[in-house]
Amino acid sequence: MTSPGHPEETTPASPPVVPPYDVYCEACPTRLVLDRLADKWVVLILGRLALRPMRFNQLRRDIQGVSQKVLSQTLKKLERDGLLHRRAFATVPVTVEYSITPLGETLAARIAEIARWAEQHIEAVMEAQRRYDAAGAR
Amino acid sequence: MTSPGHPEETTPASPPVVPPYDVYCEACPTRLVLDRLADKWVVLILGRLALRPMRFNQLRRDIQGVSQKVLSQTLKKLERDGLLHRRAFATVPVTVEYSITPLGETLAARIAEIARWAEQHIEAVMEAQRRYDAAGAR
DNA sequence: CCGTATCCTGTCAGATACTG
DNA sequence: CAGTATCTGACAGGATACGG
Repeated sequence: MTSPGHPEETTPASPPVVPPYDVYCEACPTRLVLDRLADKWVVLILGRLALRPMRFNQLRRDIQGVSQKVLSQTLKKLERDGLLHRRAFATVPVTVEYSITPLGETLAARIAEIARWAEQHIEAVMEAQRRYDAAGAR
Repeated sequence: MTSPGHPEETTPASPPVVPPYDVYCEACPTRLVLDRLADKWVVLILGRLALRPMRFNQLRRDIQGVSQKVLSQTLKKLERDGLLHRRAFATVPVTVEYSITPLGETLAARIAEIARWAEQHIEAVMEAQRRYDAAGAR
């Protein structure tokens, strides 16, 4: 081939190893979970229920912008995955309480790590965006 | 109703507290990053480039199922965010190499944590799904 | 109060063809 | 090889209304 002789001045002292993860088959476990997290409401709901159990309309009010339909769908998916628990009480107007499961808590903890990363590095990201946009504008 | 005394036979030594994260305004840093991760291709590309630098069509072949257009769009977004680096060599057929940046590596490490969670807990999730589906089918 | 059903709209990914 | 441009269809999700 051409052997362009590219120098490697980048990556000075960054953590050298990022554990490889296998997500390249459509049906592998990792892929399934990542696809679930691709739903932003999932992240919001898990984060909320990680703090305390909540009722349906309470969640709805709390998470601004989610529609009844989507909230319902998402809660059902998460219940199916065993990440949260649904309890219905046969009160006069029916009362439903959603709570996070131990399994869901362990995932929420990982998500919180991502959130922390975001807070720590958002400035670097926005700085990069500014530079990119400035370079593209000329 | 209260104090259900739910047994915790799962999660033997999981961290009891999930740090709250703030993603409930549309424009806050965390939300922006999570929205970016909501793109499944982002996760696949970062995971791939975390292993080694790659060329465009190399990535395309490696990540089965991604279209030229979407790969191009996604790479551009990630470059804009400063998560990966693009180098073009003026060879006869132009050669472009994408590599992960130190910043991108730190994020890829967090993503790998999620992937590891998926591998560890996929059985519990699938078991929960089976139970849910069985209960719903009758 | 807690959802489901229906309609309707915008978004976005795939296919295809073309350029440097 | 490394993209860009355009068209099109599928599908997610909002609004609304209704049922348990």
